Amino acid sequence: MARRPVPELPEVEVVRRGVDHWSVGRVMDQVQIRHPRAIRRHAGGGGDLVDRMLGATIAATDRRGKYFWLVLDTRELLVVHLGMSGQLLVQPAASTDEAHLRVRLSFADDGPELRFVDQRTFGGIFLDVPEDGPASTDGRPLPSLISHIALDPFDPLFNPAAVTKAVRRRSAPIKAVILDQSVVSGIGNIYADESLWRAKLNWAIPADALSAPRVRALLGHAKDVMADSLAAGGTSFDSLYVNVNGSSGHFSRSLAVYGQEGRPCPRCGTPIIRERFAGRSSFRCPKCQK
DNA sequence: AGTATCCCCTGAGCGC
DNA sequence: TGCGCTCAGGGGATAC
Repeated sequence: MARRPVPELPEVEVVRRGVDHWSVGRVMDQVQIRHPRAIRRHAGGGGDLVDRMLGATIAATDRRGKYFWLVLDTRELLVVHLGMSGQLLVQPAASTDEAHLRVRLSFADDGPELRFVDQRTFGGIFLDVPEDGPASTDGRPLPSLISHIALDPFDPLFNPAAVTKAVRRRSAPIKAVILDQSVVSGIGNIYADESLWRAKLNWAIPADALSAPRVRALLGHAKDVMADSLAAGGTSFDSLYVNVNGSSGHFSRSLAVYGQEGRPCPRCGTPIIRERFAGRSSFRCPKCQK
């Protein structure tokens, strides 16, 4: 089985759409917690989580960056982060449990379950209340625990000029800044490298050494590269993932630099190099991104 | 307050 | 065959 890349914004959005399609309007009548680590961010613990979810109807879904959530008719929000290896699967109630099933949500209609499956348990779900006050965007409820997460480039309220300013106030390497979810959300290691390649920028350049137009262009590339992935249906799910129409999702990836060490740069043919940065791999073209 | 570092976790891949 | 090491990395916590 091919390794699934870590879910970033496009993959999370694909999951949100699938979950929205399958679960809005349905009433939860069973919640089974199979691994405590999956709900570690729920303040009240497992019993409280179950008590508050039972009988609730899923009214809507929303997303910011790599977090998404189900809006319940109780006004509470069931927040999901897929972490490194998480999936939220839509599965027939009778189907065999996955090896890494962490939480099962069953519905009163006995239709398909939502299953939170996560091999490495970096992901999780928790119930939260909407943040009060002006930080809520456009009247859309925002979970209080993720109020520190910045708008992502697809949010109608995303302001490229303001984010450009915020980026240019930082002295850290540009890659660290666009990975910082409190500056701009949704970008992970893969799309950071792809965006920097499109913008012809070296990841190590201090953010405050870049002109505003360069930063603005980089943010545009980040949105473009994620939009391309979204159009292709996301890139993170292998044949185990059952998506919106019940068919398996398997998406071909066309990445210019990420994971392409030694292969020719699609722009100039120079072999792509891999470097270590903050304990992670970074890929770049040594000629295009000096 | 911004920045750097550590830690959480499991399974694949690889050298010996 | 098996053992131990490295790697994958989001993001919260912590120290400076």
